[in-house]
Amino acid sequence: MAATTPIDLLQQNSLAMLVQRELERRILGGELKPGSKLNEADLAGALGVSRGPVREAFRALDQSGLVRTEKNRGVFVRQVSLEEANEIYEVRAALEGLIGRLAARRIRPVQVEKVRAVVKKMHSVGRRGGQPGDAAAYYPLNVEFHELLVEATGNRALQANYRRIVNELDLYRRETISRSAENIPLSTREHEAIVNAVAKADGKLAERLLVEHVLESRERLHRALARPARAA
Amino acid sequence: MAATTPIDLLQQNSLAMLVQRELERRILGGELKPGSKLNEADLAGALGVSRGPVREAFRALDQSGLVRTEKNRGVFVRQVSLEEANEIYEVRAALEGLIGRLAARRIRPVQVEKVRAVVKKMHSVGRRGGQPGDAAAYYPLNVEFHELLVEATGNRALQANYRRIVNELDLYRRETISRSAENIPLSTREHEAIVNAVAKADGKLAERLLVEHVLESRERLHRALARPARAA
DNA sequence: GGCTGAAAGATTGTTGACAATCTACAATCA
DNA sequence: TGATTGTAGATTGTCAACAATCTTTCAGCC
Repeated sequence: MAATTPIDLLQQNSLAMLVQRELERRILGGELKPGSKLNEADLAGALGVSRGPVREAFRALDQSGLVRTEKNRGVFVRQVSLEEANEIYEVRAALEGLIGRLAARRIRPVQVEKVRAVVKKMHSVGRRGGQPGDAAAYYPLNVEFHELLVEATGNRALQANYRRIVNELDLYRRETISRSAENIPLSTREHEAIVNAVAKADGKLAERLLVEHVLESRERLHRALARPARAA
Repeated sequence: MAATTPIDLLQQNSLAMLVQRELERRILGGELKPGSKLNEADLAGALGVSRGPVREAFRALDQSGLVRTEKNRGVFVRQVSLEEANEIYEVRAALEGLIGRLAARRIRPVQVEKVRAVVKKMHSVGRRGGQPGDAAAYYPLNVEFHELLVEATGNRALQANYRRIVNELDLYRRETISRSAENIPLSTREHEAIVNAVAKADGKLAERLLVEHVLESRERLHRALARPARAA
């Protein structure tokens, strides 16, 4: 991403921050599943550090909503219930609306091209037509699509809040993934309409489309989770 | 607030959490000013704990945006620039819009009465008419007004995000308070219109009024800060 | 006089040990 | 047999000491 010299890479990263990022990666990557317990000593040993940095990382992750801490009991990967997910989706919809409005106003041409490239890749995945595993290939593209848009707003407070929200929703998705087997319909057409609205600086339209897109995504996810697990 | 027995009060609070809350109180209360350095050993000594819990509290406060950490240099109370404040205000406006819409839909009569009581108190402060120190009395009422509304939404994710945002804006206000001497015009009439819209379950109106209210508040704050410091 | 650089002091980063608490299991009693 | 109490092991909470880094001071030099 940013051109970080090796010098400040070692200078700006404490062990606690490294541990925090590693745990974040493992949680969002599905390696650590919601509800599972994180043992301080085990983790410290596995990562080759002492318990201090691990505990500091826990505090940060707790604050960012990725883990839940019970005193004298331990910390656990956070479980997001359907009810909570719906509440989070309400907030996300509001933020996405703002993203649409601001991105349409401030996005630069080179950024528009990047978004279009992602949408194009989505097309090639979608064209294969509902094969198993498509959603697995589609999902990172979807994340990148929205990530590019929020970056285009240039609003760092919005970026921070948006990412936290999305991470929490990813937790909900992770928790229920086995039942649904990622059998979620794609929504490439919606993405195309959104990028078009943003590209022509139509903030009102981009806002409306993004809000609808999020609410549609929520419904798609809920329907997928309501379905019985796909027969392998 | 909630009826917490003394038993789980001692059971659920680690020293780190206590330190975190205490620091939060001092920062938001203005006791610790933006930019000031927080010395681990000094704080630990003053609070009667060791450095471990203090460091853990620092990590949580960093994640919640109240302090900024520089490796091997220390942690500092976060300074929010005018530019950042504007970005945060954009997010807050979006959240307040959502708060208006949801509160109008879900608020209960007893909650409406509480909000009206706060507005009434605001009136009695405003009636004194621009005396020095009025803003100091008015400010906590304003906080309570918005707090009651966000609670009325029943959306915990929204509450968490809203509070974080408001805390960050409070940092901006704290940082510039000496120059403005809290000489900020009140906006009781806007509050009254908002509570009326919420009470009659007009979500659309409540949303619009709250968004406008936030943007107005921002302008009022900026104008107050642009004024030269009030002659004592 | 002002700059360079080394040494001393202060502060943060990390670790390992000790204390407090919880969990699991076995022994005891109704 | 079932419930309960007590004990042993495991885990978390807290602390104090050590290592690494930064800041300040001051002597030496141009």
